[in-house]
Amino acid sequence: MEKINITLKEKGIKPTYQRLKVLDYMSKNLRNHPTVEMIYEELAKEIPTISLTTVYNTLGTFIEKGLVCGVTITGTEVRYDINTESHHHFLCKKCGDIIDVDVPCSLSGKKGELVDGHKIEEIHGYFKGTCRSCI
Amino acid sequence: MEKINITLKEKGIKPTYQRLKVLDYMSKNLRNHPTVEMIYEELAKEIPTISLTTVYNTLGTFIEKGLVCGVTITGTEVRYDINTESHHHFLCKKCGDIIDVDVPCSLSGKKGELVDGHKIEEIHGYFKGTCRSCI
DNA sequence: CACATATATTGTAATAATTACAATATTGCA
DNA sequence: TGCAATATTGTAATTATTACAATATATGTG
Repeated sequence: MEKINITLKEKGIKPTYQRLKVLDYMSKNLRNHPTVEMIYEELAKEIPTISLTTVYNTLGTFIEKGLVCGVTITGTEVRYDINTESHHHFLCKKCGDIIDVDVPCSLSGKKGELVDGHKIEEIHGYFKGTCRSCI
Repeated sequence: MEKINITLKEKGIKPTYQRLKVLDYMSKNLRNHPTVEMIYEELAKEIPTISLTTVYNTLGTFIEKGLVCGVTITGTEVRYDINTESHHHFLCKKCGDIIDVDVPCSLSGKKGELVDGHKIEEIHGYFKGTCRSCI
């Protein structure tokens, strides 16, 4: 938990209790790609007064400071990912899980470069289908 | 317009006036990746009685039958694409435009195959950044 | 330590995209 | 033409997210 405190300070984010808890949750649920709702529900067990707005605000701050990133591939909600390295995802149409996949891909590693004259800041790749557990 | 009629029949979709018009719009706006709202606004000029629900229903049917596909990369709304061939996109953070990009990419051409044991049905890749016109 | 100021949290209300649903209209076939 | 199936429309409900104002907390200065 002290590690998380330090991470926040390093990024210039005031380490409040709520922020610590959100980042702690993200760190412990590396492969979850949770929604705001999932984080809120879980934290509310420990912090009954926490508000949904705070979770939104916190994640907004984290994204700004590059601590997490938003994954917008379901079409209905934003999922959050503490792994900010450019990597690819698999979205299961049956269970809704988002899973990291490790594919060598020429899309990777081009930040700052151009495609067709457009300046690249982020690179995203994902598959949709049926995940291993749902087949 | 007759061509569009035939396309609908081939796909087993009853070619109603509204559906013809939606598909016609999509065909004439190949590079737009429009929202439901954009399609609705435009068609409402010619068909004042058309309803937003019809546009949603129509696009839903088109997606089911493989006539168009949904592009869910902005995080706020679904954009529609009449190009159903697997290809990649560029989302401009300034103007919001979605532009097709032609990148050779190992993500392509793997439908039916597996990644990490997950069965692939769709492959998507996109960049975010500043488009050519906004630089 | 106390106070002032800035910043964060909370709760509620507003907005935006989408879906549900029931009434009406249209289509295609016997 | 008439009937059954399907499509369209309008409205209301739902879901995710944002706006905003009041309250609470944290930080820096004397």
